[in-house]
Amino acid sequence: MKRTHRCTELKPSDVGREVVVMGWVQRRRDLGKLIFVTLRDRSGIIQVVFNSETDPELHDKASQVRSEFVLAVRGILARRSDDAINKNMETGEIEIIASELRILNKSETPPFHIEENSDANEVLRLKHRYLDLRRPDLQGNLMLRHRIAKIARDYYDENGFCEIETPVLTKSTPEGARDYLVPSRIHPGKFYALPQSPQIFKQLLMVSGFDRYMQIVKCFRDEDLRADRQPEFTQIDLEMSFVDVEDVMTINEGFVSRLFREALGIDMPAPFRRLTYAEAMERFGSDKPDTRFGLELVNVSDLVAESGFKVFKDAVENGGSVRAINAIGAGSKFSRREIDALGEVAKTYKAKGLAWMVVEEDGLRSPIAKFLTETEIESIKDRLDAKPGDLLLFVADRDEIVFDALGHLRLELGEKLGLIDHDRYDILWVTEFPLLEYDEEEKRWVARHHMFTAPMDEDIEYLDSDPGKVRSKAYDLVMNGYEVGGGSIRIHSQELQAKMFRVIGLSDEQARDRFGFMLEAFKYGTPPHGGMAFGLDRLTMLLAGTDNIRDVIAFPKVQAASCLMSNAPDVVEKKQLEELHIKTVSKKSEE
RNA sequence: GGCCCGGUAGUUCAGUUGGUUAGAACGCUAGCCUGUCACGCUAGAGGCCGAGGGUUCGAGUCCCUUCCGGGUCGCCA
Repeated sequence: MKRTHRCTELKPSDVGREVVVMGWVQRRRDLGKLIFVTLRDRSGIIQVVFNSETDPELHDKASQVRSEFVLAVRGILARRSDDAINKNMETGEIEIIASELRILNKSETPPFHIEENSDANEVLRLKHRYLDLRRPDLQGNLMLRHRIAKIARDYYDENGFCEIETPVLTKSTPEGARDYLVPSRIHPGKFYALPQSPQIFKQLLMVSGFDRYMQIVKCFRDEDLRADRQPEFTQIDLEMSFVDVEDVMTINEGFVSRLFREALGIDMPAPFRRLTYAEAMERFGSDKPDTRFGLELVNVSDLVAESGFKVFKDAVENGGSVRAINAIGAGSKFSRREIDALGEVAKTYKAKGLAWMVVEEDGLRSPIAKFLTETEIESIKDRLDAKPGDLLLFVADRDEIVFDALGHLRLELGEKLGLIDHDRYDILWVTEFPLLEYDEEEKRWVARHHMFTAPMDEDIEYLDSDPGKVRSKAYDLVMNGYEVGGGSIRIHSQELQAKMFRVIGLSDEQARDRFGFMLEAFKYGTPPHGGMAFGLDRLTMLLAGTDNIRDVIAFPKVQAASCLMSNAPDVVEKKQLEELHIKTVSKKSEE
């Protein structure tokens, strides 16, 4: 038997034809002399009918069929009688009257029912991921992922990009995330690193003159997992020569627009909105703001600088700030307990406390009201446009903490107050990131993006005198509060690169040791270049409308970075370790 | 590494103040059933209550440890 159609490729217009379908038994409904089987393949399901009156032998065989058996069915496609039409089914107007049945394989009863929106425990589903992947929602996600990758390849190809593979066994680089290491058998005591991204290689391809490079590539970072983060993930990676910031953003806006049109049928006109990093922090307290709703941060430092409330006054005096959010209408909605819970959220982000005011018709309910003058209160209400029923939330501290606490509080409030339209996509660029940030632990400046990112021309002069003030030619693409991509224009001058290494405290010797090959390459005519990379997993996650990255990865890892299906990582044979010149140290003997 | 949450039939869950034999629904097995589509009806099987220790006359329930998993902070150029 040869398959003629996928289940839902059959249409009412095919009625009367002899067809062959193959797939898994979704459900069997045995009415005695009449058996209905819904057969499932990756396209969907269709009903097959076995009638004991027309073919007792066939009916007998069908009665042996159970859930998830693999069947091949030949039959005539028939229109159902009007009263037997199932409007909830894509193929609900038709069914296959079976004339031949082959049980291609039996199946044990699966540990969980294969259905859309499964309520089975995720651990169980991950253990049997191959069964989980039979479910239509995960199949849909992976097929969407395929479409996104296909559109990326088509789009960049049409725009002159060339896909080139870069090594997976490469050299460990300092800075950034922790590397996954691979021991070398041939070089005792030496290790390869899996790439955190193909950064250096793609820049070298620019030196080679490839002009426009792209690659859909696995990257690895040995850091803790999150709902939107896996240790191995896929980037749509690209690099271009002879471009500035605008060129890179424009070409990639074209990709994202096309992606939305072709994958989701959504119009997403370019150019996208742009916010500088400074503005994003000021207004949303985040460098990846969710701009689907308001509740913007408001600076009230000047209003309370001389206040009798010491917490506010001190924060401003010490160079910090006092900022607030007007949670519109929340004053009359939230209980004292809920407001206190918001305080706990703020504390997670190192805020010492959360001051609040509930605006009422005839005044104010607030633990801090007694420390403030009438004028101060009025000016605050005025600036926050506060109306009766509103809840005003204040954090006073160093800017960094104020932004972090209020930024996260804003997200919490947006969700709690139902202000987020989950069917909407909001996209923007965040630009002009700080080039460097100070690492308190290491007591030195470190690159915020990476050490090949170019500073903005007008800020180069501050590299020595005031490194924190230097902005970079870096940009992030932000969608619904997620960073889905980012990149930068790179440094292409040896002198500037050397200066950058100096600023982050990398000696000439260290630089030569770690990037010697790159510095050497840059001596031979490096074109100005820049690029970016999209997180394919996150992009797919957002387009699929889920907030769990495991839903868009065929075989994902759990929080402890293990695979519940294969049980990786696992111990290996002693012989393997010996060949690799590796001795393991147990935790006990370490102590 | 810190904090919070979860773990009871195959699955999803309930389980009182610590008290007899741990329940329900779905699924599974068998029988009946010719238009079902979450088919229906009848009967049945199915439990290391994550693991270990403790308190107690008695622990699914209380305490401690531990394992597994989720979220989050740190971390993630």
